[in-house]
Amino acid sequence: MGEDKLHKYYPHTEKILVAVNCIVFGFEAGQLKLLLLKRNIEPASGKWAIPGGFVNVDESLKTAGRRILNDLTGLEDLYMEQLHAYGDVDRDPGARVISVAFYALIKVNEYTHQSVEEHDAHWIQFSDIPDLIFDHNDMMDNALQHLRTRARYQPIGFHLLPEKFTLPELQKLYEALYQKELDKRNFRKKILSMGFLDKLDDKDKSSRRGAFYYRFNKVKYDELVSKGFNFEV
Amino acid sequence: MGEDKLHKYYPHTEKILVAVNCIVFGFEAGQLKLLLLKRNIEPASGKWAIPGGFVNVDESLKTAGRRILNDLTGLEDLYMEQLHAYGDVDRDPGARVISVAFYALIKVNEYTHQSVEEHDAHWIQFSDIPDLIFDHNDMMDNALQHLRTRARYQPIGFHLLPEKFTLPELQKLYEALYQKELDKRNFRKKILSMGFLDKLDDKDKSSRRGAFYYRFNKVKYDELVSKGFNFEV
DNA sequence: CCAAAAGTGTTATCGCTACACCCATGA
DNA sequence: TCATGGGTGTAGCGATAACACTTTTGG
Repeated sequence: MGEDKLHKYYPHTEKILVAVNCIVFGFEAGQLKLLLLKRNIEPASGKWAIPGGFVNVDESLKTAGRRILNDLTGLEDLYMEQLHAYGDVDRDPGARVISVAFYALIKVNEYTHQSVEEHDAHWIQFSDIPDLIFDHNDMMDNALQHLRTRARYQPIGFHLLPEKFTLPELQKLYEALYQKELDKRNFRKKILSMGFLDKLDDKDKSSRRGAFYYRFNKVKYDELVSKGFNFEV
Repeated sequence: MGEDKLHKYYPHTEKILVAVNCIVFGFEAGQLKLLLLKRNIEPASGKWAIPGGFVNVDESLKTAGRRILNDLTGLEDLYMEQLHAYGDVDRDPGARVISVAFYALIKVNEYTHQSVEEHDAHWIQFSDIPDLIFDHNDMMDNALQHLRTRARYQPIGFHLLPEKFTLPELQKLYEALYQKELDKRNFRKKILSMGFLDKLDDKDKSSRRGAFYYRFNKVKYDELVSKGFNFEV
């Protein structure tokens, strides 16, 4: 993909810096959290920012997003989805930069905690989100909005939980998302009636009685979807 | 926004061509239609394409989208929404180009027909969509999908109809969108019960009996939304 | 007067919501 | 034994879906 081709086909067109930002959600201790970085380049060095970086000419947007997330968390194959392109002329005071935002959901665990801290990144819970640089607060608001909408129609909540999780945990996740308490019986009835959760034999013993573990069964879920099923919480 | 700033803050970063494409929907004679152009530049000159163009460094993505649509249709203040950024490395064989797609809804009438034809653009109905260049068929599929989802929760269908429309027309629009016949009585009951359609005194006399005109009342709609109302067809 | 499209209500079913008590266990 | 959180069923209500006939009027 050289300059020759470029000049041949699209002469006199101006190129622009393209970045990606990744809005990364995690769920831990009943709290929804966002992964933030202290920016270490100018302009706005030292301020809080959503992780991001520039897109190289030889990589796709999604590849760039994965590269950035992998650098930060050490994880591959994250659940990642494109959100929106931010393109106001003056959004970045350093230059004309268009940024494509992705949001990602990760299962927080010890390994990711370590990797994240090595990069001086932090999990911040939603009640404590500081002022962010540029239009990053908008990005975060949009991402949260999107996550809420999405979680209602697709079982993406499972990307935020470990492989094995309990129904009370799953319920707490939805309660954190919607900032609203849900009825235990109705929640269980609905989620179990969908038929894509497998009950396991062992229990999470962090409570007295212990709660049974469940596992998301993607095969069953896909079957249902292909039969015209619509997940809705 | 000069090269100085750029070099100062983000040296050694590669710039990329950024385009926008506009997926324009119209509704005419009971049919959902898409606005397509025969491309007149290389590569792929002469092939069908979704209207688009490059983003200038001194305009936002949305401004670029409006400029392109205005050139084509002569219309300003169209309903326009960003869809997705397409960023595969080889999506455009002419160069590395990232394209941000918007979709737009327009009220087709004589004026727009004239303007569209002057630009050698065409309204193509969905059953007749040809092969498009690059990833433009994907763009179209995504846009249609998005329109369908959106129309179920927001009254955006009204952007496709004239100011005054009849209930049978509105119903035909939804039937075209969902490729499914709807029950007249249930449709009317539901849409009227929402309370944001004003019945007018005159009728559309293109049928024997004639159907009363209605008008979308945005004030009432916004009131309802602010009271936590949720439109759903 | 007839063809064609507009307009109008009722009933059965399903899904959602609200609600209270027993169970298992570690301390 | 008791405090804590896990687990279970039912009844009422509102929304949706199915369904057929009358009205208007131009030709």
